Amino acid sequence: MSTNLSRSDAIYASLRRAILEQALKPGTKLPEDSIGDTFGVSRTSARNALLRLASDGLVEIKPNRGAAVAMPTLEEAEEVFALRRCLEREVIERLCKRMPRDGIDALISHVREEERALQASSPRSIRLAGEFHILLAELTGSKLLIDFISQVVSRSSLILARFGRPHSAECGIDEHVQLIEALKEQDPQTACRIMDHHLHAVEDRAKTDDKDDGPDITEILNRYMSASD
Amino acid sequence: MSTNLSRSDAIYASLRRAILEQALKPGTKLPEDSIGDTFGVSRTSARNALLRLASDGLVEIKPNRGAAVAMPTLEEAEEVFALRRCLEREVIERLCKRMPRDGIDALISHVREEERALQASSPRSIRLAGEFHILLAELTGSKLLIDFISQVVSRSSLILARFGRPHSAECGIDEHVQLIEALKEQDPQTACRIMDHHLHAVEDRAKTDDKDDGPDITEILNRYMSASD
DNA sequence: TCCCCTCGGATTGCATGCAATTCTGGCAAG
DNA sequence: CTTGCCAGAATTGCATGCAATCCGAGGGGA
Repeated sequence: MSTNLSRSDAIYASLRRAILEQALKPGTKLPEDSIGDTFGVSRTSARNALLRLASDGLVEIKPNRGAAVAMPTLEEAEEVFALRRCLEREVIERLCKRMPRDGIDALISHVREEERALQASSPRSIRLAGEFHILLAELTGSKLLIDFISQVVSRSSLILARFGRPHSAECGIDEHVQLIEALKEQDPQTACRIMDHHLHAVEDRAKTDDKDDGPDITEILNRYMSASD
Repeated sequence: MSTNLSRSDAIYASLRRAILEQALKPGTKLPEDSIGDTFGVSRTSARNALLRLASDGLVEIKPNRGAAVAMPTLEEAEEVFALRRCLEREVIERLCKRMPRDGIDALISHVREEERALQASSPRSIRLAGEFHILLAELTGSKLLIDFISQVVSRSSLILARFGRPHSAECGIDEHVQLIEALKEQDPQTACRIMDHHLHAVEDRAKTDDKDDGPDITEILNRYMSASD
């Protein structure tokens, strides 16, 4: 029971976290060798992790040329946010119809954690901001919806990492709070409006300018080896 | 240039087609060895293909127990169709706003092919019925949307294979035609209505009866394992 | 100067071998 | 007849070796 994580699972989780917390920036190359070495496993395991990340859209694999953290284009960014609006609206509608028993509490406690991480200037805050939306999806109970939302949220993080301003962490915690209020009142109109506004804010932040890539991954990866949260 | 298909790509494509055409039925075991042998490659390639199919939701991989064609539950079926309605509505709205130049022609010619396959009683007709919806998504031009639609459509095929009647191939080609008409007229109301009807027809067909093979006790027992009531 | 071609380095694609894990059948005990 | 258990079979998880592929640098010819 304790070791339900195979090695490639561990690598997958670590890499994912590193990317979502923007420690690994878009464009960074991810050679199987380096990853295998830093994690103390063979290329095979690293490879599997990379394959899964690729199917999540977090890394791009070009045949015989290796893997790299995905660099979404502006067009793809548009697509992601458009679809994200569609999906998040669905989430809100469902939650206004039926919110699970301790749903509101869970949301509130998540926002508290966001605030703590933000005050501590922890990189976790970036990831937590995204996970708020994933938590919303989880409250609907639909595995598939969770899956899809996770994908668009992850890709959004990537987009912010590529195009956003450096400190885009303060991703509208206020708006998260307002959204919770509207959900509590079962007011889909308001909730959708807030969500749209929230997403537009994120999207706009993405359109500032383009910064370029960076260095050496082993140093970064060492910080993400432990599977802790 | 001609061979842009790596071996695992080829296996992936073949298995996918076999599953979507219901040649491989839900629950069928897919050992790496057999696949590798039948395709004349090693387990490694087969494994990669299976991993990708798993992330598409077409096969389920249990650690140390191997892969098998996924057996969606009725609950998952509900989730799939609910989300599918959401996504297909988005597709229709976009296509009513902006339909690419040769879009209508492409749709019509696809339906023609569906009819041909149906008359020939080819198993292709099953897959083509699904691919009609994927073609719709392609006309929106959004890669991500294509991706998501492909997933729900694939899973729908699987659901029909598991729960549907044997000859569920005649999946409303009429409705496909009507839908094309509504799209040509840029009438999202009608188009959505047809689509909803179409999907409900498919969904209902799924709920006829459960021609299951091995009723699974473990599934039930798992719910009673942890709670000590 | 510019272009093409070839060569070397780096990295993946794939095959295979071995250990770990899980399932299955049969046998003994209650 | 049912229950517990152990050995063998089947299958995966992972490591490693080798060949294929791609990119970039440098030399020769126009």
